[in-house]
Amino acid sequence: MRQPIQKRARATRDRLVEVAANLVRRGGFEALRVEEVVLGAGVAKGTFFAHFRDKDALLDLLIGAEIDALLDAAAARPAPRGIDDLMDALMPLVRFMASERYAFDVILRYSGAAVIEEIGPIAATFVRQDRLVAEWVGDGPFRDDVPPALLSEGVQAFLIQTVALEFCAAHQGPGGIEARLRQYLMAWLLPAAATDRGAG
Amino acid sequence: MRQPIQKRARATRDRLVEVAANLVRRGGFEALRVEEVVLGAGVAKGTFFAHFRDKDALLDLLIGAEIDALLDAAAARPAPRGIDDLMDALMPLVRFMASERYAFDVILRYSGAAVIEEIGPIAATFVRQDRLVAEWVGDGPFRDDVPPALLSEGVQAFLIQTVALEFCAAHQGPGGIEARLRQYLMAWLLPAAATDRGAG
DNA sequence: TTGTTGAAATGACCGTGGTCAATATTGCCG
DNA sequence: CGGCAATATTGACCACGGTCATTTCAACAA
Repeated sequence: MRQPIQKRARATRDRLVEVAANLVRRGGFEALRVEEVVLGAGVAKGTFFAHFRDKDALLDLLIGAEIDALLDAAAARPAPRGIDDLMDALMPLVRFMASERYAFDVILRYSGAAVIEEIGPIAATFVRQDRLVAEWVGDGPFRDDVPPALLSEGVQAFLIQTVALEFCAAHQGPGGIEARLRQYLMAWLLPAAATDRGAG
Repeated sequence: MRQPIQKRARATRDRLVEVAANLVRRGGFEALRVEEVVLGAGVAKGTFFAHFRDKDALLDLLIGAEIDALLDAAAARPAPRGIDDLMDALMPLVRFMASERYAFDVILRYSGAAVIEEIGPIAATFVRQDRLVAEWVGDGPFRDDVPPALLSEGVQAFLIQTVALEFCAAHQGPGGIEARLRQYLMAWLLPAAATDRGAG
């Protein structure tokens, strides 16, 4: 099914999503089982796959919605006037991505779309975040020797790196996740100032 | 099983790995089936899981070995004297990581170890690469306003970003994978020179 | 009301990763 | 050799995501 056109189908789909969201709220993303979702929604297993290509498509939807809400909050802020502002704007995202290893894996898998036409919810949030940060760093007091678009892509790379290292045994340094991100952003966005303000 | 100590077990494990490597050579990582591996090795399915915690542990091993070979080649080179040298040293790694989407997913999942004691093969290669690059950028004609360890982590972040965007529908720009990596590395390692040498 | 058509839902079935109690093999001792 | 742990192997079985031919239902025309 491409798009549910009958009311019944729409209701079924909504019920599936709602049940799934509740299950995730209780047990996290990793513990989610299609079996439980269809049981809770009172439909057969096949119905689930008539509405979602696969289980990951549902996860994509749920996680994408979560990130989108965080981006709404970020977009409502004024453009950051420095690294600290930027950190405040980005940390909620980082914390969510770092909240569950399995969710982070899904995010990485779907952060890029496989096919041009079908950009999924998570991929869309990455595009949105990229644009938002590009706008910010174009305005703000950051380096201007490279285009904002490149700076923004770099910020995204460092967000991922920050979360990845949070899950990595070999890099459990002091200061934690926030200190690491700040370090990256300062070195990336304010190369000249890096020595002045310190690296930790 | 932690470590095979009988000759028979060692031989069985070797056979499993060899058969798997051959299957991967033929059909890539994604098409690998445990069933086929045990069939080819002439053992029962349970035996496989007596030697590897799960299928991913075998993939970790195979992919780790592949990356390690590439790192051997990289480590044999003299320290890079500029971005171009560094690119030449790193591109084989990038190309391998970009060679199969599924393999890249596995690499991301295992690039950090879950538990301190058990660093897997892929995670070990990431540590090794990190040290190698840190050594290089400490010597070379690169920025020195931040410690080499931080520069190296950033290089790793950009390697990942480069490959990730290669698989991403929204970012199929011109110039391709190599141009993108060069852009990142110049902006990261030579911030002052970025305007001089151009950004593409 | 009834017939017709396409969307929606069904559930038995499959593929494949992973488990585990039972069995076989190895190495070592006297 | 025969007995005995420790180790290695077995294969029936389970969990869970995903498929698809079949059935049910909604909407509309006559």
